[in-house]
Amino acid sequence: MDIRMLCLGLLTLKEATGYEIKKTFEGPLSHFYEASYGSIYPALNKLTEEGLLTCDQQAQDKRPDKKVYSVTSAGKLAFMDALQKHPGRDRIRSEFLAVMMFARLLPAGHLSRLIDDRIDEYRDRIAHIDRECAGVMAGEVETFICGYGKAVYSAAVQYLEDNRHLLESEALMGSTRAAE
Amino acid sequence: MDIRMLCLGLLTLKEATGYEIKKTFEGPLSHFYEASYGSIYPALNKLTEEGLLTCDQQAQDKRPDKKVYSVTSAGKLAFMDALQKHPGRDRIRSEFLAVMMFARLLPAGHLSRLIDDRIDEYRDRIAHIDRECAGVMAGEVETFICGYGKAVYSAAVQYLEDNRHLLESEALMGSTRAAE
DNA sequence: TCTCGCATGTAACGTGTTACATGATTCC
DNA sequence: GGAATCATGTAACACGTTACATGCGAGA
Repeated sequence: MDIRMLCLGLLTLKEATGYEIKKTFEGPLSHFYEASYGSIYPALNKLTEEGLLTCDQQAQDKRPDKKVYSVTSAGKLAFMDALQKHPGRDRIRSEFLAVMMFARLLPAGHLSRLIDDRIDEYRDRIAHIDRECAGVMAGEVETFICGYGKAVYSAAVQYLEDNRHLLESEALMGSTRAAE
Repeated sequence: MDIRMLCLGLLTLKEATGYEIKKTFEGPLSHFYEASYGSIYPALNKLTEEGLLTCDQQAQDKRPDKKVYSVTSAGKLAFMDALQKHPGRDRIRSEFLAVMMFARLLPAGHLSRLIDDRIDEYRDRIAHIDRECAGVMAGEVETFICGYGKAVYSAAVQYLEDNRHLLESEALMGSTRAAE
């Protein structure tokens, strides 16, 4: 499921412009998938070329034409096909945890700040999810997705609070000279 | 913190060969970072060119020479520098959740199987982490990392079990015809 | 005035994966 | 006999990001 297919899927739920699709990627979806214009627009063009989308081009004053994409029946089939495949494994890259592996090389104050910051970030995300999902009168699926994010972030915050001492006890005490 | 820098960091903790570094990426680290030979070996070569690593080439019978890399003092400095930067945000791409967005397009049986599989996968990972961290007589940092993984996976399993009905109630009932 | 939202797109670049190439040894 | 471990590497490819290009209207 690359961005191209996800765009196709989103359009299966509701016709939209590239701009709107980008907005969708900034909603609850943003917590487990990212996409930029640089990948969305080319994807839409390619899907259209392939006959999986049609494009209704609406002229506008003083603005680029709005291009509303809809899925063709070939597109629906193609997407249903893609859905049948077993989803690939999650890809996670956490720079935070990568840095934590080197806790013993960091000055204690710096380490603590990093952990504080990370906890704050997760709290912000949780608050953000609350706003998103409360505001939209979300359906079951959206509720599920948002809840998933909250559950995982909450667990992370809890864990960090309960176990940060494991790292902080290892951090570099005293002088700031880290490399011997 | 790209793979190149992570290799440098790992070598800061302990000299190693490319092969051994790959093994490290298959340990607890694997739950939040991935790397293949195709990125590790070129990274090591480049770091060596740049004078951040030295390479002790040990001839072996009937096998490619073993190349044991160590960090130079320039390398240590460069890595400490990199550690000072605020770590970038986590990148997550969950195909599973992406597919779940389209729960209503999936036959109920298929959806349930996907969720079952996912729960099993997470359980396996938790068991795997237990083995890894129990076996190695891990230090504080390793304990922390493993615990983090367990905490997050456990939360995910719990959430899936408690809330799968939200999706399953939306899934396609009756006929298997998904695209209208 | 200045930023934000609307609206589209491209080109260069970075980063990493996959598959391939090679090959002995050891364990089952 | 076949798989796994040890051990290195490359080349082609896929995929996506970043920065740039354009430009008006509305609201603060």
